[in-house]
Amino acid sequence: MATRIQLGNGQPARSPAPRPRLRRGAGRPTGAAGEQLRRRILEAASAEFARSGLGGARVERIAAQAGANVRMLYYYFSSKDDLFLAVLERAYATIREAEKALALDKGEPQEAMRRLVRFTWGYYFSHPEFITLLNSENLHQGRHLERSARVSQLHAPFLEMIGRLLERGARAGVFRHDVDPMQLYISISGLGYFYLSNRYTLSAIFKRNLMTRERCDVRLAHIMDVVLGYLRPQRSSLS
Amino acid sequence: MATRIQLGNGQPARSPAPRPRLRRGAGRPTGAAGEQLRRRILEAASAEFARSGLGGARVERIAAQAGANVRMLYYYFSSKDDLFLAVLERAYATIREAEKALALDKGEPQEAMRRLVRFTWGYYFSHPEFITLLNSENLHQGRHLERSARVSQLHAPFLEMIGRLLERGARAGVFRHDVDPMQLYISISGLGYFYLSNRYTLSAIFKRNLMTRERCDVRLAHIMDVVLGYLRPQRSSLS
Amino acid sequence: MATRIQLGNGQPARSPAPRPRLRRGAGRPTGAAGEQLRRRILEAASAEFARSGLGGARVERIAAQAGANVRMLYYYFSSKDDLFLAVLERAYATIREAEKALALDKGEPQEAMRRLVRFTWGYYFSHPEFITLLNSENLHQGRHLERSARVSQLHAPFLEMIGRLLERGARAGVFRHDVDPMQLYISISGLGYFYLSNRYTLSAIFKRNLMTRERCDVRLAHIMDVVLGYLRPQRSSLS
Amino acid sequence: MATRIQLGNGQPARSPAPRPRLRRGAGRPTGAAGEQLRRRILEAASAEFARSGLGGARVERIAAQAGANVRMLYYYFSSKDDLFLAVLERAYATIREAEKALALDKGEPQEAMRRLVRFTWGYYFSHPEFITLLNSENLHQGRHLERSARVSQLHAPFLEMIGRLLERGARAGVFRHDVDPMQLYISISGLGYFYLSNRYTLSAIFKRNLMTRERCDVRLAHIMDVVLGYLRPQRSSLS
DNA sequence: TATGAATGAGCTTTCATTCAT
DNA sequence: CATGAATGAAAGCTCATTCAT
Repeated sequence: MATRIQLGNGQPARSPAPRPRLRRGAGRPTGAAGEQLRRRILEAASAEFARSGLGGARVERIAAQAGANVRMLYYYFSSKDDLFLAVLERAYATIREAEKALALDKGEPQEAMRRLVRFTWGYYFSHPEFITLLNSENLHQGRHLERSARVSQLHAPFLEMIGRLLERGARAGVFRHDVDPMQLYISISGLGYFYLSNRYTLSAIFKRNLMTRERCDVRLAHIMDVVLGYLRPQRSSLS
Repeated sequence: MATRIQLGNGQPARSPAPRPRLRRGAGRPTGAAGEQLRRRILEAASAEFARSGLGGARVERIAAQAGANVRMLYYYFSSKDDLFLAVLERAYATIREAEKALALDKGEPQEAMRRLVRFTWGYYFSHPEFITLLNSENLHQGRHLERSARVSQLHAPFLEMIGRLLERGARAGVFRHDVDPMQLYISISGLGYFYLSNRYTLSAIFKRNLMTRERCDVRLAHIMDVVLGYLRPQRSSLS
Repeated sequence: MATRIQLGNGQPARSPAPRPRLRRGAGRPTGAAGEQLRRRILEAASAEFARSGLGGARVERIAAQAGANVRMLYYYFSSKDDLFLAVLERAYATIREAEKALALDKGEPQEAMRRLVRFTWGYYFSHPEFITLLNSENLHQGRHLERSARVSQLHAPFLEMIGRLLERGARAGVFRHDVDPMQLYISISGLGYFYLSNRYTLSAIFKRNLMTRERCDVRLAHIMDVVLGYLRPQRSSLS
Repeated sequence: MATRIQLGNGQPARSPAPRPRLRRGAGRPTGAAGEQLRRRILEAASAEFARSGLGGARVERIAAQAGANVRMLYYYFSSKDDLFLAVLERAYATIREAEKALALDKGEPQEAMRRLVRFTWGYYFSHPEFITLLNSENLHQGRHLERSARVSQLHAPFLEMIGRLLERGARAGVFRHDVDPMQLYISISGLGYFYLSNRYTLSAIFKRNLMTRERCDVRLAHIMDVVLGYLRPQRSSLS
């Protein structure tokens, strides 16, 4: 414990011969204590990225929020970008997991569809960080997600589930026959996402606060109307 | 040598966040030559903000792109934030101006509605910078738009125009009666905006490129179906 | 001059869409004041790189030594590597310039050769920073120099000059005929360079300080012997 | 939580530079398994120091390369500097050991000298890491070697061996009489070392790749010419 | 003998903005 | 109207080293 003088002749990684970065294998610690810190960092990052976007997020704030050293952030995740991807993957996994509980294969088709619409709106509503995360990723042209194998695997079964619901409804005569599951899901999402994501600009241009409890209920009702109205079997061709 | 406190941590963030000064109305009267440079800066800024967001945009790149000196940027616009607001205002003015040409008060209601839907999709499609701009402003919680008197004035007549169209259609028996103009407009926008804004994440999770010519046409047709399907007069209550 | 709070929503260059670095055109200021600071930085960098190598050099030390802000270093030279290259180029230009004054085309061939040998040793002796610079560049596998067009242009005339001297001597019967100018120059250099560059390790293993005035003179005399001994016309083949 | 002063600015630098502690002799006695790991670390370090220099080398990379934990590196060698010294010592021991096999005391003097020249060139040629190691140590002003008792012991017998060879040759009338063994050895080394150590800068300034098989052979022949040319008994004084 | 987790200092580079001319 | 020079603060990331087990 004596006073010690260190030379520590550091020299940043730029200069020497090009050598592969020592990637920590995406940082997989085994100890339980480590796992806990890793998760805290992930959660803090999620909040920070949501609040400020990828570029605006500060690694130091993330570390502080997680009660960790900045260095540890790089110990578990190798870079800010990798951390962002981890956050994204977790976010997608969470929502898709929650959707499984909807049991769309059960119950009356119209009622199941209402569950889906309500859930989707509700999820965006109570997870604004998910919206900001996606917007960030899109600003960056999907740069991170395109490296992720995990994420796309989550969605095939999800679309199939919606497809089965649409078929059930069509067979029961309550849904029209020509509906594409992906298009429908994008519509259900978009109807809520846009309202919530653009809450500030919409509130500004329409000069009213769109986020009051009442107006949000109105919005959900409207979305419900749009989706189910659209799904009604057609009497005659429209478009 | 004035005392200066810098936070330099950008982004909306912390609640008592000190707002950047938006010294509006400092619009210097400029000669014709100056006016031209001013516009070049505005255009360069538009592109840069669109590409990189507010935080990611670099004043130096904007100046370089405009063939100007960074100092000039500060001469015409007093700060990066003011410049961003100017860009935003111009973007809103442009789209609302274009919408006037739709003449929604004329022609068959359903056809007029189709024009609106088609235009809205087309505008987002061919002005991706508008989308990025709005996303940025929303990430920053509408901080800039909040100060703008100009923008909200643009939208009252616009909603009225849609309202008149809905009434015409309802009276003609081709539209349902319970439609709120703002909700409808938000829906029309959202159906296209979400698809285009989230093109990268959606393409990644659904493992297909959503931006091919064909898929975009499919999307527009779907939106058309949704909007007009929803507007069909109801036989029975749905929700 | 009031207290001012700035948000300055900075966001480092990493995140956004890949855009070309705004290279300042290798930084060419026109003002005289700027040119002066630029030179001071170059000189400070030369000393620092010499002392510590490329990797060990600290930009902050360079800036401080030059009486400048670190930021200015990046204003004039765009990166540490570019600065290193500038230093290298200047170093080569300086030695080659000095060599021109040797007037090898004049005087007796043996005497001219002695001038060259003496100069080369003397230059390395009194410019140890040149040695360290070259060693650094070689440690980095010539990464910087290979981007330089300027440097190689300096050397063609130099080799020609030596070639002419060798011919003169051969014709006069005092030099052997089979000498390659480049090989000879590398030998003249190496005989001095190695002694001076490796002064510490050689002193350590031979347990004597090789850098005393006397020993340095002895070394120069030895080199002279080796070079001129080698150049003596052959009576019979040797190798 | 001891008070700790870190300079962290590496490199030889400032004169009163606090020397890194070189706690020698802490050589832990280790079992056979441990000895093996120790050697693997030493070899990995040798490669890493050679590739990147002392400052550019990364302990983590060394450990990874050795298939060991960073902590183990500190267990066997107490610091990066100590490790570097160990590598240096091993390198010197290796080359001096190899030289013993030259049997310079046997055979015709000129032929023995040719063996020495050929060996020296060949060793540098096939051990580029030795060159980089020495350059690093010299950049650091021989800081490590200074402490080593082992190394200097290796060289006295080596110089004596060369001295005997020179005497043999002089007595036989094939070598001149005034040759200093150390100077000659430094010359033989320098003629090859400089060419190989500065391969990148020389290739750049002379615009040709000096490391082709053919050019290397040419260089060796040239060195041979220089050394034996110089050693030829003089007819008249030269310098 | 071995390992994962942790640390604090320091590195290069970048940024929005302003001064002096 | 226009420009080059200058600045302080901070950002992301990396380093050698040690603690706890």
